[in-house]
Amino acid sequence: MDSMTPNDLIANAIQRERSRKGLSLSALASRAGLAKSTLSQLESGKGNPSIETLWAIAETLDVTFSTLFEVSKPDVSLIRADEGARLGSDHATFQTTLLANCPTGTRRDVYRVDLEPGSTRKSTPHPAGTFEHAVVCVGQARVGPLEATEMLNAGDYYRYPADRPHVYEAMEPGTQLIVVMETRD
Amino acid sequence: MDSMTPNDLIANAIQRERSRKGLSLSALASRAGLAKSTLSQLESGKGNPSIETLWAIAETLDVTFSTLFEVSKPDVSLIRADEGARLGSDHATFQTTLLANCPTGTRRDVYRVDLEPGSTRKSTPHPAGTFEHAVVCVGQARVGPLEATEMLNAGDYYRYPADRPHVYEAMEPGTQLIVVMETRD
DNA sequence: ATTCTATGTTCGTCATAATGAACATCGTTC
DNA sequence: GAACGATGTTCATTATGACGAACATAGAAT
Repeated sequence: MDSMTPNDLIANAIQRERSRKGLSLSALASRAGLAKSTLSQLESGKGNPSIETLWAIAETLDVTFSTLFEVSKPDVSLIRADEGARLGSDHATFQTTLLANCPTGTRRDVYRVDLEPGSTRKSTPHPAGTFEHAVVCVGQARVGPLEATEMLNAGDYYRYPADRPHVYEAMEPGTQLIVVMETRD
Repeated sequence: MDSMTPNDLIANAIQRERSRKGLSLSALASRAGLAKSTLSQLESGKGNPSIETLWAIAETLDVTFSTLFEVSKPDVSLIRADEGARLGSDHATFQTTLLANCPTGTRRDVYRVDLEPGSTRKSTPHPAGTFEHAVVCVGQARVGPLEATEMLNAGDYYRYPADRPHVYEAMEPGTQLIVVMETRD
């Protein structure tokens, strides 16, 4: 089933595009010449906006009108530590789990990230089409784009678009994770 | 300049799609569950409809949402008897005027139409992508799609999309015209 | 000519979208 | 901790889109 009401479509779309631009609800409202309350209600699925309202939003977000009616593609992939396609026999002393294959025409840089709780590391958007793959080694961390962060425990894998603001936030001391940045070349 | 307000875009689009379907304003209104007055105001460029209203219209017209925001391409070509690109010297005893060239992949059937005043001949839509070329030989006739009829005198040429309801109406006795139907094959 | 049915328009009323102030929360700074 | 700024939410009020009846007009049928 794919029958969403226009309300829901728009609610998702506005939130998606807004967070993609890294704009706050208040900021978007004032730039678009709308009341905060109006936006708030729209993003929560309530309301039935007029086209002038939508037009102002689309222009301010610098997207085409129809973008506001497109369904949000997840663009993320989450594989928990106990999930995934395992390679190797059940009795073997080692196991490998395929987390993501490598598309041709992409380059991958590997980082190790050491995090301590309390400080949320916010990363500015990378070039369009960039993805990040994150695997937690030690501890627990909240990772991902602003609009779709995930709580990851040791062994969990998360892939998300990195061409928008995203965060790394450790929940335990000594948290370590591996981050692979995937860029098109 | 291509900066139309959403109002105008929608006004044009609704009228275009409605007449393309051959629906009356009242009929569309009742099918879409809207008041006639609402549609009337929208089509006259006044008003600032809500998305629920637009959604109902789009669904009833069986078009995608974004269709209602597309600009209306004219799709018609009108060359009066004294216009057009003439071939041959000015002193020659004959002149030819190129009215339309023949795109590859199209087939053209030629008809002669004899009309008398008083009876409006309404033609039902032909397959999508069909065009008609009409040249009046004798008399005067009103020809074209419902939303864009043209008064043609002898020698006038008119090309219009025929995948929607269109009419031939003679204004003088003994009116004759040549109609070429262009279909994709 | 007269009625009847369809067309699209205009208007007063009502429902509701948009507003702005007040509110609640959270981080940051002093 | 207190004060501050920015976040997004909730509410009353106001502006306005949607409605439906009445209207004007045109064609067709009687």
